[in-house]
Amino acid sequence: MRTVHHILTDHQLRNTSVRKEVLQLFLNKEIALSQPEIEHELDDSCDRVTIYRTLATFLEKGVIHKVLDDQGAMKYALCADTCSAEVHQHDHLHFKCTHCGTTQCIEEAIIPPIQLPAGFQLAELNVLAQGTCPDCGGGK
Amino acid sequence: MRTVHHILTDHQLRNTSVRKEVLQLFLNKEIALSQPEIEHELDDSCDRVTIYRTLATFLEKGVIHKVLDDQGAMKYALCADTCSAEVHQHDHLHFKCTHCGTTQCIEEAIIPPIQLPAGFQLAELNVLAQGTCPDCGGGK
DNA sequence: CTTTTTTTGCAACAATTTTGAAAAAGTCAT
DNA sequence: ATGACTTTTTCAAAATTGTTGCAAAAAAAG
Ligand SMILES: [Zn+2]
Ligand SMILES: [Zn+2]
Ligand SMILES: [Zn+2]
Ligand SMILES: [Zn+2]
Repeated sequence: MRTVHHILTDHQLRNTSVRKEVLQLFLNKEIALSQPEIEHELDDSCDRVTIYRTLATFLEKGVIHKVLDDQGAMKYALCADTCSAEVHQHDHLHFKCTHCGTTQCIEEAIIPPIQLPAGFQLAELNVLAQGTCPDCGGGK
Repeated sequence: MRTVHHILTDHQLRNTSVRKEVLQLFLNKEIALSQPEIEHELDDSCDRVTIYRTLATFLEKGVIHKVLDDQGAMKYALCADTCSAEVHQHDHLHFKCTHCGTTQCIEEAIIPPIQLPAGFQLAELNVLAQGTCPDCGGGK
């Protein structure tokens, strides 16, 4: 089982209370979170600036990855344990429920290779799928 | 040929100078633009707030569509002439060049159907491809 | 426990986006 | 063309969001 302490030390990060809180939040929620959401969830127990810096550090060290959002507010989600500062590989898609508003990583969905016109060199692909999730009646 | 006047009246919009300027910009550039870019291109000839509201109106009426960006700054691009306030169909992908920073709609690329896990109902798909464009040596 | 290094919180700042309301401009029927 | 009517633009102000420098606090190392 992945404990916050374990994850932090694995990524050469100090075990501070803010980092443990933020990381625990990602582990509990299992969804993508934006900075304002994190700030709200932690009930203003720590400074806004600290959250910005924590997210920046986590991004850099491969603890979390960016999740695009259609409302412009960048979200973040936990990386797989294979991610590090050097290797940051993500080939999964993100699903945002238009009903409940939550976004989650879908590791199961396979993104087929996309054929680009001549001259375009593909380096990275970001897919945001939107619709209704199982909890919101997608399966009714 | 699509003139700005034509496009505006087709979407039940008044032909005002700001709307014509912004629309002409999209027609000329043929790339996705963010609000700050538009403001800069128009050389502060009109108020910042007006651009925000113009973009909101264009979005609503199906003149432009959102283009996701990895830096969080939302961009916008012209819709096909088939888009309206009611129907807003987009199945193309967006390509952002990591070298020159421009983003463009790639109508030619076909996005294969993606298989989602049970319970997920797909309504819309947003694909942001990143790499180098032909102009920046993608074809060297 | 002491030293060293890193992180946090605060304050101030800058930039971005939103809102309200009056002035200006566009539309339409004389 | 003119005036009534509606929509759009502008300006001022607020709210939100993101950044930077630095001193205090906390974590790791010895
Ligand atoms: Zn990662
Ligand atoms: Zn993800
Ligand atoms: Zn459209
Ligand atoms: Zn597009």
